[in-house]
Amino acid sequence: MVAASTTPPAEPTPKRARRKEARPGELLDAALDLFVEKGFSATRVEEVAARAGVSKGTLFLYFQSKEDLFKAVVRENIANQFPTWQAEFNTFAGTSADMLRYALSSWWERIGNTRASGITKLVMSEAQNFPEIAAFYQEEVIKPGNAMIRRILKRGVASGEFRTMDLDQAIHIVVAPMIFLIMWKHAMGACAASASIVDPEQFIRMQVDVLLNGLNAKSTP
Amino acid sequence: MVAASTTPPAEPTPKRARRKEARPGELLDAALDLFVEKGFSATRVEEVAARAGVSKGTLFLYFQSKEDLFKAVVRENIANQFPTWQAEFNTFAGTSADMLRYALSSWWERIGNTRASGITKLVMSEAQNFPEIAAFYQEEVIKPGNAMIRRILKRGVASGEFRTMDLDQAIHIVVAPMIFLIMWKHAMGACAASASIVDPEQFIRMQVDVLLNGLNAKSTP
Amino acid sequence: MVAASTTPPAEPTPKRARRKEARPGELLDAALDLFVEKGFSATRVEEVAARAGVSKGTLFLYFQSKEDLFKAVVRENIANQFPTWQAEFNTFAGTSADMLRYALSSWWERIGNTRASGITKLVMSEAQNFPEIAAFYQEEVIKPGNAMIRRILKRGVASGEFRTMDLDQAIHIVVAPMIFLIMWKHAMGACAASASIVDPEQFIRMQVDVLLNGLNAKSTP
Amino acid sequence: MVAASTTPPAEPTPKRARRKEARPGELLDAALDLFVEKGFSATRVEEVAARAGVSKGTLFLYFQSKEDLFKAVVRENIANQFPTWQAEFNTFAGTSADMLRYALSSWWERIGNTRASGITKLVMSEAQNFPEIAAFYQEEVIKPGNAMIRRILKRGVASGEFRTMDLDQAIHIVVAPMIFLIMWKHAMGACAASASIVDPEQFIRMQVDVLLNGLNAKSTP
DNA sequence: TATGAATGAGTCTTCATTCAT
DNA sequence: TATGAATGAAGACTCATTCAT
Repeated sequence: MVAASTTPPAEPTPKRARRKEARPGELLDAALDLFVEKGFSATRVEEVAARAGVSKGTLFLYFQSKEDLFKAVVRENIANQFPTWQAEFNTFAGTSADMLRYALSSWWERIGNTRASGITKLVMSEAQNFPEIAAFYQEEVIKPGNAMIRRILKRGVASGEFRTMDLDQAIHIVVAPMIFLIMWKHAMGACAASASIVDPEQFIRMQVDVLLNGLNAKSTP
Repeated sequence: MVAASTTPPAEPTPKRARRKEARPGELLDAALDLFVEKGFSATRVEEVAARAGVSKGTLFLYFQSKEDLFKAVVRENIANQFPTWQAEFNTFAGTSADMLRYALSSWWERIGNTRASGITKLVMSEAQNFPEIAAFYQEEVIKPGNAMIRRILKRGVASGEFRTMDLDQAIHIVVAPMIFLIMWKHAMGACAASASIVDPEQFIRMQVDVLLNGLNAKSTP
Repeated sequence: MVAASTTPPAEPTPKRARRKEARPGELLDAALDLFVEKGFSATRVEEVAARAGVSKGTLFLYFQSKEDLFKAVVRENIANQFPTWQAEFNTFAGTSADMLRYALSSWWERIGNTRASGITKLVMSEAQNFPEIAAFYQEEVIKPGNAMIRRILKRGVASGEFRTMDLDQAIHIVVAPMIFLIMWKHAMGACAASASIVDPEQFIRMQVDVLLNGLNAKSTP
Repeated sequence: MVAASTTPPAEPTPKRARRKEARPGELLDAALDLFVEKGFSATRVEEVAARAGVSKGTLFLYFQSKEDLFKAVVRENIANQFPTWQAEFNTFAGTSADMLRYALSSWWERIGNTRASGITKLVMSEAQNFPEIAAFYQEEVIKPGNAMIRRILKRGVASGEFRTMDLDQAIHIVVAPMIFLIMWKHAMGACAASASIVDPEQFIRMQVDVLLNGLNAKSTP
């Protein structure tokens, strides 16, 4: 699950450092789960250690502090699946509408509906207290993600499918529902009142439809 | 309450009494600042009291608990807006498209662009750890907010302006951009990379446009 | 209820002091109730004041501190009914067994089963923290009370009804069940398990019987 | 648990480990002292910790809460005695009168005359404010204690030594003098007036004698 | 005399962090 | 490297007491 397998094996990292990176894998894994579940301050390092099967003291052997652990968790879990996606879009054959539809629904499958969305939630929740992490996330996730969306929109405009638009602002129109889904799932999902239940797949279908056709009666889908 | 007739009319309210009336407001104001800046659990009641210029004990004279204080902040800054809104919508004369446009832009003016939006961010960030707050927010903010949006959509469908739709799901389509704006402002705003700058007013205009007409070239606004 | 009526009216107390003594009657009354119900430290002065219908500040006008209030409560409520009793015993005509029986059951009626027993409970509970009060109680209540019991026992021994005994120790044998009843009523009564329910009247009857005849089979009542 | 074979046999247990085992006992001992001296609510956990030579936090390593600590003190000092007593009574050979005599005097030796009796006083003094403690005490001390007394009485009735009686009420007749002794010792003992000195051993002897034979002249011992 | 707003020391409990073993 | 006992600072909340009015 963790990106450890993606690190090039030939990297000439000093042995001790590499061990240090390999060993705390379980710690990072446990920490991710707990940070996502409880947030930063409500997560107790002892629980992280326990879930990783080591003692509290051991955790501090690998991470100087709880903050340090938090940063490592975010770094470790960011920016792993963009390459795959890029490749898919490079060879995408259908219309740009299909491409947008595909982008959003596969985002849900690969990110929104997996533990990865927890990282986004985590970062957004704690960004104020960890500006470096926010900047890091901006660079590693938001920037490439936005670039991908921009590419789709640009393709559609170029092909005459989409109307001309300010691409950089339009990106946010596409991103908004994803942010919404993530926050809903991780924040209010547990205590949803009757009228507020969100069905993500239906929501995305409807969202794409609205993005392409609007709510107006005249624009028949 | 005090024997005003015996005191000189130039200074009708004794200091103590005036303070007593002013206290809750001052505390609420200080609390809003700090809750928005640091989140719920990281905000110390003593700091709120200090910022309001009183001692820790005094705060508990006016609010039973930290949670109680928070609820009062929510009521003061968000829940109190709904009656005004309701009244405006009751007499709204224009099209439903105008109504939707108005709803989103006045939301931005009254909530999104004020300190109050920080409260929503806070709730989403910490809802997991404070179920009672989450439930309270559901009841006092989300429910009436959703009801208002639903009303607009229903009106548009009834008048034939909007196509028929699953109203309860469509609500979320409208809510999503607001959540996005809030999270952007309070979470990632501080460290916006070049390509990610969001202009809220432009974003909302575009969002309404897309909601009404979609991105497709055929549905010209 | 309070001993205010027993103070000689001719007493040349300075007027202001007398008002001070008369006014806080309601305070003392409320305090007695609450101290008995909750003990010293769990009783809040604000609650005492509220029950007496005055403000917290007013209470401190009459009593320097909570401790001061406590001492006044105990002093005010001690040693009020001994004179009546003494008179009754002076003219008692029956056997000494009857006299003992009468003493215990009338004790239950006049003390044990009234609010007065709460004072005893109170004093015993807090004696460690208020040695002066313990000494005071010793002198004003225990001493005269013991004297009365001693008198009964002595009468019985003299008449040949009771066997000879160490009177000063025998006193405690008679006192013990009264202490027990008080502590039971005020301490464990509320949460009595099935097997531990005490019926005071039955208990006293049985106790007198045992005092007079023992548990042995041979000593038929 | 530690690799004892690698350490010199002269010092088989490392300091830390030895402390770990000793801690609870030291804390319990300190707690007993302070609880008896000051009562439950007036005892500060920090003071208990300090007296045991550890920090406040350490106490909470061994006991979940102040109440938990108190319960442990009760178990250690009172409840633990019951099995021994049970065993003794199981093999007791003498008369039931002897058994009763033995019960009361050994109670004095093991409880009444030790610090443990302070616990009973404390419970009676503070039961109202700590219902959970009262219930716990009922269950762990009063119930088994009463059962033991009941057993003795029942044995005596069965053997024809004692007259038939309502056993459940008779229990209280036996308990009363113990409660009296405890309250005397811990509440009024410090300031005993001349006529009120209680000699516990003599008191118990006399009490047993009265229980068995009454005060009447006819029932000669 | 009476009020009640304000104070701030005091108390339990949590938890990141250290360090002897 | 690994442990886990020990620490102590921190934080919400209470309540006796004060004092301006």
